This record gives sequence, C-alpha cells and structure tokens, in this order.
Amino acid sequence: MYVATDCIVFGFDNGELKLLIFPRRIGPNQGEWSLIGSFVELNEDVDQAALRILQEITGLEDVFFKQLGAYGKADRDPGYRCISIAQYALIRIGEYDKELVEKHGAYWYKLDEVPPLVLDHDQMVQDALVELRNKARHQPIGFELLPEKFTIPQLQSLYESIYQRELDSRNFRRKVFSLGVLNKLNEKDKSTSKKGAWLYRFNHENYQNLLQSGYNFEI
Amino acid sequence: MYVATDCIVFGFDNGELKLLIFPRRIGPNQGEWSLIGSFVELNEDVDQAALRILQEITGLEDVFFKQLGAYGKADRDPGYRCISIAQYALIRIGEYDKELVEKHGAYWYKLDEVPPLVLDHDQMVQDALVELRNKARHQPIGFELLPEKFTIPQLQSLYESIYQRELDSRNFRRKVFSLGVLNKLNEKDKSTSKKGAWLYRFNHENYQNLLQSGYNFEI
DNA sequence: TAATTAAGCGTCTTTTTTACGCTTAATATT
DNA sequence: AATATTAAGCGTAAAAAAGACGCTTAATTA
Repeated sequence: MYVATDCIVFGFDNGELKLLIFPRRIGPNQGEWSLIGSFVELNEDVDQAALRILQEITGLEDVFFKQLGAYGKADRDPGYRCISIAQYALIRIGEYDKELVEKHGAYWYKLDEVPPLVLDHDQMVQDALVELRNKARHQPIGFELLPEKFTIPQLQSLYESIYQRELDSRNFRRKVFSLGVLNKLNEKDKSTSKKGAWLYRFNHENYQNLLQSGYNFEI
Repeated sequence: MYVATDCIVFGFDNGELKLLIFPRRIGPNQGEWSLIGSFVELNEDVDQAALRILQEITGLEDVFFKQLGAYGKADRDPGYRCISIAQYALIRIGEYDKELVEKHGAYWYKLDEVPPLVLDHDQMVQDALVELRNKARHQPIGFELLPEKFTIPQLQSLYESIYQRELDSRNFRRKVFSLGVLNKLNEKDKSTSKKGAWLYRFNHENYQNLLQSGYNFEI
C-alpha cells in the first residue's frame, strides 16, 4: 500500500488567508491542482516527508505544521491504493522562496477562490479550516502566520479571517494582553494609519512558562 | 509499506475508566499486550478495518470511534515498516460479548493499572486521553460510554474520571440540564442509594438541532 | 421513631464576556 | 495656523457564566 502526505499550507497576506497549491505531479490526475504532497519514502518518518516536500516547494526549513489526520478510503485515489496523512502548515508569507514556488508552478489562492482540487483534497481543506479554528482558540498558533513583528490590529485581522467574523477591537486587545505573551517593541508600523500602531513580538518563553503552570489559553 | 489501525478502546465500569487490550498476534513482540489492532487490507477503508477488528474482538457492530491520528515514525515497528492509524473507541461496557473477549485473551484494565504495551501504543493511550478530555468538553461523547439509561450521578462520575478531578454536583447538574439534551424517564435507579436517582436518556434529536443552530457545547 | 445518606434544589459571589463611549496621535485639508 | 479626519488605543458598565456552598428530600436501616 502507498502512503502519502498532503499539506494544507496556509498563509496570511494582506488581511486574507491564502492556500498554497501546485499541479499534481503524477498519476491519472497529473497537472490538476493539488495540495502540496508527496509519497512517504520507506525509510523516512511521515513528518520528515512533510518537511521534505514543504522545503522542496517553499524553500523553508522549519515550517510549523500539525497533523490533521489520515485519509484512508479504499477508493480515494483511482490510481493506487494510497492512504494520505494530511497536515496543515502555517507559513509566514513574507519568508518563502518565491522563485522556487514559481518553478514548481505553485500558487497562493485566497481561500474563497481556491479552484477544485484532486481526489479528496477539497475535503482536507475544509477539515483543516475547522481544525485551524479550533486550535486557534486554545493555542496561539496565529503567531506562526504573522511576521516576527506585528501590530495588534494585524493580529486581530488574522483572527477575524480565521474565525470568519468581526471581533471588537477593544475586547480583543484586553483578551490578548491578558495572556501576557506579547513583548511591546519601541517601533511603530505606520503603513495603515497616520497615528501608527505599536509593534509587538510573541514571547515564546512566557508562553511555555504559562503552559507548564497549567494555564488554559483561549483567544 | 504496511498500514495498520490500532484502537484505544475505552469503557466505563463501576465509576472507573478502563482500557481493553489484547496479546499481540504477530511479529517480534507476539504475545505482549497491545491495543486492539490489525493491518488494513488492500481493499478496505481504514475505518472499515477498525470496525472489523472491533467486531472480531468485542462482537459489537456499531462501535463509536474517532480517529486520533497517524503514527508514522520510520522505526516505530522493528519488524516491518508500518504506519498505524490510531482511533479511540468508546464502548458501553455492559454490551460487549464477554466470551469473545475472553477467547481472544483480551482484558479490561483500569486506566492506572494498564501494563506496558508494545511499540508506541503507550504513547497512543496518552494521546487518546488528552483527546478524550478535549472532546468531552465540547461534545457530549460521554454518553457513548454509559448505558442507554443513566443517572446524573453516573454521568458526573464519568466526567470526573475523564477529567481526573472532582466536580461540584450542584453545578454539574445545572450545566448538564442547561444543555437541554436529556430526557427524564419515569424510573429510578436504586442501586446506589436508598432514595434512588432518576434515570435519563440522551436526546440525540435535540442535540442535532442545537448543533445546527450553531450552539457551542461545553460540558 | 430516629438516624442516616445519596439525591436534588436554591442562592449568593466571583469571574468572564459583551457592548459601547470616548480620547489620542498623527496626517491631510482649509 | 487652525481644523478635520481616522486608525489606534483606553476605560467603564451591564450581562452572562462559573464557582462556592447551605439546606431539603426521599428513601432505607437501626
């Protein structure tokens, strides 16, 4: 039996969630849009396979990803009997290797403009979105999608596109600050307002400490 | 590459969570304690394989189970290159086929008395417990572990063993009733008290309606 | 008849969430 | 130079949810 891994690669650009897809490289559906995926080699971990294919397409070495689940219907791929381990990956959209992405024919689509994908990949995307929303509530994974330095309005806009609903900026601020995992910097970002918004950095150390002390995150 | 599925089979008996395990049937670790598992056949869905092995061991036809995730380390099984799809299953411990379980050498262990298991199965159990706790907060999966008719104290005791902490009976009642998914019956269970506790039945219909209206369950 | 005990009901307090009014710091306009 | 404009940021009051805890009830047993 074949084992593959497919990555639902999310990016956040210009206030919108985007998905990276590329033309399928093998089989009966060759050339059609597909999630970033590959077969798992006999001597590699499933996670290694995901890292390998993500690096091949984006040039990034340490992509954040989590397993979504295995897709194991006997007839899911008309070509081979193949199960796929789906993983969702979060990428800082400013950091990937644009040439490499182009070279592989990969493309970032806005989430609501993604064309139909091969096999059960549409389902995987739907499931990944649900999972992303759930995870984002309880773990600060949103930060994986933002640049190192970000503003509170940017962070809010990200969560708004994840949850697909508007949030109250004043309540959002209070909630986020109450977690105590942001370091305020001495710089402002003035790209979106005259006044400028303060830049922050995620404090991984504080986060780990809080986690260990049993704190229950909810954003 | 081989693909297997392993089921973390939970039961609830006498106020305690239990795990069903059996002696491994193949490979270098034959005879050691293992989760209920089997290889996935070429022509069957992964979920079908789980149902098949669960039926073979417990005699039950419609076991509730959910996927936990794929375990795909290249060296996880010294015998073969084999990835395993872990699933956790919830069983009404009064309903399984005792003879069949015995025939296969399977045994229900209390969670804190489970002996070491083969391969990465200990890890799977740990992960399943975390998942069970998370899921139980947001979905009424606890009912899958109880008999059709159950009392509120039973339900509370179940949640206490899932969460590993005591709950306030008065607050628990209020919470559970506020969900509006219990049907009170005209019978009492007198096995644990002189006064007797009213029996209830889970109302699947109400639950579905609430879900569709976007209600966010939390127990 | 009284004692005992799990089951069940109610109330007050604290914490969290939600809603929304207002000020501030900068730029753009007159 | 004064004024208008606007995203960014601060604060407060009301509503809802979670938590703590005292007391009654329905049955059995002593």
